[in-house]
Amino acid sequence: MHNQAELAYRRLRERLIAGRYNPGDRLTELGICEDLGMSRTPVREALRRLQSDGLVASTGRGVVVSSLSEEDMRHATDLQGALEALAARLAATAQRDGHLSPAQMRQFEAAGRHVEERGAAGDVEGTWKANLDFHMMLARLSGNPLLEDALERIWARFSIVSRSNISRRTRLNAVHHAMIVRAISEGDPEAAACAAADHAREASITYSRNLASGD
Amino acid sequence: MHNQAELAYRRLRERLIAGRYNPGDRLTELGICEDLGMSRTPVREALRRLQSDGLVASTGRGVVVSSLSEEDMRHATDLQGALEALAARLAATAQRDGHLSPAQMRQFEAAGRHVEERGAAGDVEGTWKANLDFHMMLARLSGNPLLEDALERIWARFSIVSRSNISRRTRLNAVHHAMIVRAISEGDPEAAACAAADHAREASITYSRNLASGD
DNA sequence: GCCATACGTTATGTATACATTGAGTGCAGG
DNA sequence: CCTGCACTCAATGTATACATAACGTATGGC
Repeated sequence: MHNQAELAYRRLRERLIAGRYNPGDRLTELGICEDLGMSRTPVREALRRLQSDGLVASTGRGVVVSSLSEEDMRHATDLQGALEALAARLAATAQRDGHLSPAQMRQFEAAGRHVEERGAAGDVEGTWKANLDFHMMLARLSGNPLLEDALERIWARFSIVSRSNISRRTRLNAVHHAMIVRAISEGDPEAAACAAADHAREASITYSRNLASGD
Repeated sequence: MHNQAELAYRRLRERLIAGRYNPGDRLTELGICEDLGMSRTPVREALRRLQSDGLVASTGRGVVVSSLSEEDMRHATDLQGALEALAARLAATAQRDGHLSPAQMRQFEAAGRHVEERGAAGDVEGTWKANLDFHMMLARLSGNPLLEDALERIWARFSIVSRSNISRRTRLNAVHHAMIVRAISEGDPEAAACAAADHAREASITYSRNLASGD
């Protein structure tokens, strides 16, 4: 589809995920219309979809970029943990049963290495993107479109909040990612699920600790 | 909110969940406009939200009520299993830590009994509604709004497909529901998660067996 | 000097007109 | 009788005009 409404949705979503807007920023329909050069109808549609995604929130008068409280973050990471454990389990099962192509596994391994590499280079933005890629690829490998969609939603929400905590987690991520990759490539569903759950749990703990130590 | 768009969304969603439309039925904007007595703008908005919920699907020209293939159903139940296991775990943890009111637990127990009772009475429609209530209450008890939302979406999707398989599961449901209720009321997170996961797994197996035996 | 109220501005909610695209149909030719 | 093409019609995509509600502001009374 290449209609205006779809275009507006994609562009706004991309901007939000890229962190171009900050949580709490107010978005007005007319402002966006002017910005994107289209009328209110498709813009409204895009905003409603973003609202349904939880990326923006209604305020009675217009929408604002969603901000996640510490509690929201905990809820999101709880959900993420369960979803990624399932994704890892399904991916490992698929690998075990020979339903994953070698090319897919290679790409996944490469994604894991890429996160590590960007982290080592001290590239915060690149690390975040690579991390996102890694987790999206995991979601994809699960072979479950609903699960993939749910994980995309969660990660989109993560993306609009501060990324400052990412850099400190690099070393930990590398170990966890490697464990997930290994368990999946070996076709071990239980180990994969555990590794994914551990990863999410650790990330959640590290996040709250970083918050406590003053953002 | 009591605007037209919200009203249209709620009414259409209710109809879909009540099974008033059948999977594959075509919905036209103008038809709904006439039906609900409003203009296309709020109707369009409602349809887009339903599309985002996965209850209707775009066909290039208009939307149709979503139909779930056997594979879709498997994906949905996989996801449901993981989500309900988490919900049960969180609910049991909350109960263990004294964050659940006695009134909530009583309501939840009553919901479980109500499913059993409707099932014993041979009331297929009532059993389905009671079952939905039970699972929605479980989602609520988790205390995680994101999780609750995700489960609402899943169950809404279940609701638009045939319910003929529900009646045969009554006895099994009763046992599983009782196990979930008990584990939560005792504040045992692991047992609750296992019971919920088992329930989903069993339901999924029963469903495919019913399909195989000719709907 | 401060608070309350009334007004103007602005943004959203809704309706409708116009443009566009795709599907169904009927007719003609083979 | 079947097939292919063109045409009609209907439904969606988009723009815009109008209605309405909320926010900020200014003014007047206390």
